[in-house]
Amino acid sequence: MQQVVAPAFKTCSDCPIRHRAVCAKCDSQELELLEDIKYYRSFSAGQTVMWAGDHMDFVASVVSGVATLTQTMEDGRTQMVGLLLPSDFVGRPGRAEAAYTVTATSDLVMCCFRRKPFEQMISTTPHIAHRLLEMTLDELDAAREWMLVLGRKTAREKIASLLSIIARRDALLGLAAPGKELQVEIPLTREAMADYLGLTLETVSRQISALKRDGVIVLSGKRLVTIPDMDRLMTEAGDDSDGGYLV
Amino acid sequence: MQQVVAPAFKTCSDCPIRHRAVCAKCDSQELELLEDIKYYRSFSAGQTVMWAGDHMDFVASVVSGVATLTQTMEDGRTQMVGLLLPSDFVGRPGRAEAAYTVTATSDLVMCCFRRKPFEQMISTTPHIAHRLLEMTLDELDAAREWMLVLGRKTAREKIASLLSIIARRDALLGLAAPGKELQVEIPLTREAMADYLGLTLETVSRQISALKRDGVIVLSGKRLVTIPDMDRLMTEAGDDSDGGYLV
DNA sequence: ACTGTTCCTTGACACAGATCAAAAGTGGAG
DNA sequence: CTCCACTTTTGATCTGTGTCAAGGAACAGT
Repeated sequence: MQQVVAPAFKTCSDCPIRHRAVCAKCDSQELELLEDIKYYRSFSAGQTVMWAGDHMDFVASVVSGVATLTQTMEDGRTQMVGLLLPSDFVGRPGRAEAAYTVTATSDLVMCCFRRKPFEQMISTTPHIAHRLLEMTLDELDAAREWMLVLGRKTAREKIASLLSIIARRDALLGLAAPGKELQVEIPLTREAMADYLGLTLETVSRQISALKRDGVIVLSGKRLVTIPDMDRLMTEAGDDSDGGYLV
Repeated sequence: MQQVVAPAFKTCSDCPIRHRAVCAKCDSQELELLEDIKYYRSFSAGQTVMWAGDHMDFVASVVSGVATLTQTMEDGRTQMVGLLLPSDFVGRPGRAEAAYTVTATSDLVMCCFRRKPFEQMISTTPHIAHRLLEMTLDELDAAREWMLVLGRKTAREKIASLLSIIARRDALLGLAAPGKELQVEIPLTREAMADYLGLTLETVSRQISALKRDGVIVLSGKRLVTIPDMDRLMTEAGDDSDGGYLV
């Protein structure tokens, strides 16, 4: 691999393996190293990208759309273990077998990197290895935060937590400005929300209705949620707010 | 840092940052690189190693004993998000603030590495960076497996899942032989088990009694559990057994 | 041996959320 | 526009687990 390109990463040291289409800080040069091993794949809403146990010869990052990572028990109970939004990474270097089922919940474009050359690139390009470690640590933190939600929060708190996570994420991507009302689109059906939260879809629906009735959120259609008071939502989620939700 | 020692890692390429005291494959030479930045700390059962939010100037690996990673809500609800057994690693390179509270649940010895030099070593020693990435990915898989337990399993399945995870772990460390009866020590109080499983300690106690009554487990004292039939336990846990529990 | 402390077990009851069932929206295809 | 499939909402009832309460077992210190 041509290790020559390494300096180019300095222009965007914190996101070398994220696809430039989704990173405002990236210029068009920095992913040249990846150009020759990448290709795009599109999926339509509802399509399964890969099944748990499938042989997987690529890793990928989400360019646009939303996908979910789910685990399923033999009797059909399913738990979502991750939500893939634009710029998120999926796949495990060094392992050929997919651990989770990945499903597109909206029209989805992924940027795939052939696994073998990607692995090789990691070992020859410390910047990328380091960034990958950071992203994995972030995912681990997110997974552990979600363990608290799943294990200890009430249905209402779970819904509020999900909304606040999506809202925070939107804020991060610059889709929302601090100070003004937040409006977020929930990119999930009620059933998918239930699978994320460890609830049934009926309970999800009831709690959303309750939050609406209590003025915590305003619904425009089924998927579009306006949040008049983010601090209020954070309180409902059981988090100590601190206004730190724009981090 | 003296990068000269790198070849030494080849004798134990899969566990460079684990402490040699807990890795049968390691000889006494391979951790020389770490010698000058490490020190040991001991804790007694019940002692808190660090609080969430504390400034943390080291990362560490468990030499002996058991520790837990917990998250707590303002009203006192707590969720265990990780169990640290010998050879496990804790701490986040690149972040000074502890994300979780770490508590010793038995007498505990940790091998600490000062964070700054450790971080520097990561960037100059690809072997270690790579191994750290692998360990983090393993932890992420474990966290996600636990999300399924927390979100979708019944109390009885949760208990069985916890026992089978501890049993598998013991088997990995060579404390148990396949074919013969497994005997495992649960290194947790009923309350700690409850915090791990998202239950109350009363429910934990009841379900353990039920598993005992049904012959799935045999208790010797409060903490020592004999598992006459591992496949049976796996079925109770809701896992597809496959006999793959020795992996 | 006594006493206090901590951990564990068991019982009675309450309630959050699951389950079962039905109806009302919603949106795409023809 | 109408039809049909799918998603969502809402209601009635059931149940698994939480809550509250009491007592037992193990153990350390005096």
